Amino acid sequence: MQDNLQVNMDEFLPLRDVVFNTLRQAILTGELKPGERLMEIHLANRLGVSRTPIREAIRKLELEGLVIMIPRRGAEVAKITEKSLQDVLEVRRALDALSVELACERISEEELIQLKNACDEFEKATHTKDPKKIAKADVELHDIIVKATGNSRLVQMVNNLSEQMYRYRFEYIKDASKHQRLIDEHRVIYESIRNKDKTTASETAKLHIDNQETSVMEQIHSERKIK
Amino acid sequence: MQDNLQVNMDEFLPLRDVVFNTLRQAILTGELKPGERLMEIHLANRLGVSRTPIREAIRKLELEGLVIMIPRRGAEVAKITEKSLQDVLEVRRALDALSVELACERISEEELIQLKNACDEFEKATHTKDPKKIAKADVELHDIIVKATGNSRLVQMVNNLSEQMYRYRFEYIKDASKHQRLIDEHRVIYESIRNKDKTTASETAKLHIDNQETSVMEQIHSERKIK
DNA sequence: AATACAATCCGTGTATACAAAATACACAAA
DNA sequence: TTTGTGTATTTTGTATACACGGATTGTATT
Repeated sequence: MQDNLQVNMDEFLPLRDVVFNTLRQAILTGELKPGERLMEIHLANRLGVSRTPIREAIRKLELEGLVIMIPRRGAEVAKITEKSLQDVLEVRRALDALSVELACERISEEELIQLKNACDEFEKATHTKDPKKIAKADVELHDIIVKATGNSRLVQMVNNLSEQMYRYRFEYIKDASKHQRLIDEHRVIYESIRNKDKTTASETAKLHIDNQETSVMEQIHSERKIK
Repeated sequence: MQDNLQVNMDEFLPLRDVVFNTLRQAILTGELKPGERLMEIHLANRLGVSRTPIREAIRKLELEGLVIMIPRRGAEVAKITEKSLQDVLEVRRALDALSVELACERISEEELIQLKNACDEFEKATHTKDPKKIAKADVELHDIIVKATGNSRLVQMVNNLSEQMYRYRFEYIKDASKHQRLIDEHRVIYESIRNKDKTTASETAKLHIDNQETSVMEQIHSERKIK
């Protein structure tokens, strides 16, 4: 772990939440690596707080599945296995399909316009070749869809599942050869939501995840070879 | 809150986990009522521990959605609204459908026998008219199905969603007039999983949840009238 | 009687202290 | 060299102390 781990004091939140967000971000971006131990005093010193907020943040990360607790030994960053990624994607597939179906029923005119814009913005973002911008545009687009379901529980669960994929999705989105396909799929999803065509919408959403799965799995296998 | 809230010292777990389980149980059974404040010192005295394990347990309950935090005021038991129940059931419906579909593909011979037994046990339990036994048999049956998917993430998420319904499901299952229908639906689900008939399995699973939804909503409305 | 204001109390947020367990290490014996 | 044991150190688990903010109550003034 490098020393660029730093609390963001801009936000006016209890320290435990600041620590929680900081650690989560560090885990999701890979700054804290799977298997790495999270030692309370070290983290406390590094972040300039006491152990209490650290411990409370770890309790939340534990429930979120990002760290695992070993009794009397403390916390370590959860190891991501191929199986666990497949499990996540399998659930995500079902929930994304549900999201677009519900969106067909419930999306407002305004949200539909937002979605159209988000599709355009995503296409523009791919032209910049800046992975951060592309990822951001992609997140925003999918956010509009789940939010359009009006189901806050669904929003929460889909977000949590996406998080688990963060690192891999980032690599995925860098691959320019896949961009056109993503753009097209986004368009199909937009069109079918507009036409209230649940079947096409959900099939395309599933396809969208399947592509991601294939790509992520390829990536993991190539990573393994490098090691 | 009465004083029958008590830590279970049988288990050899960190106090925070004991407290977490105790509080969760108390919330799910309605012993701690929605809107009730969770004051750390009171809970600490009542459970005979210090504030630290209480606070850590609350952090987990917070992430699980069972309590909500009000800044500088502390935690209170989350209020369950009709909307939030519908949201939960909407997601649960999709995940139960996914579960039976995956079970069609992946269930082992042994699990299939267990499932058959669970159906029989459920029917027997309804004859006892003991709601606790019926609820237990029902949980076991559905547990076999999700476990048969081999997707641990799915197991975790379905369990979490079921929890939110605990109180209402319990009332639902007491209603003897609904028993035959439940027995039949369980049988259809079992049969269709055995025959690898995904369509029937998933349709029945969805129906199963729809019935539950109708019943729970009736219950909430009648509760409201009583008040 | 109503409102404004101050003193007080209560509870959370954070830090620290203490106890117990686990780990690491050194040194001795086979 | 390997194995075993005892001690020191590290780290977690739990309790407590302290400070700050918000709420409440009581009092004075209008």
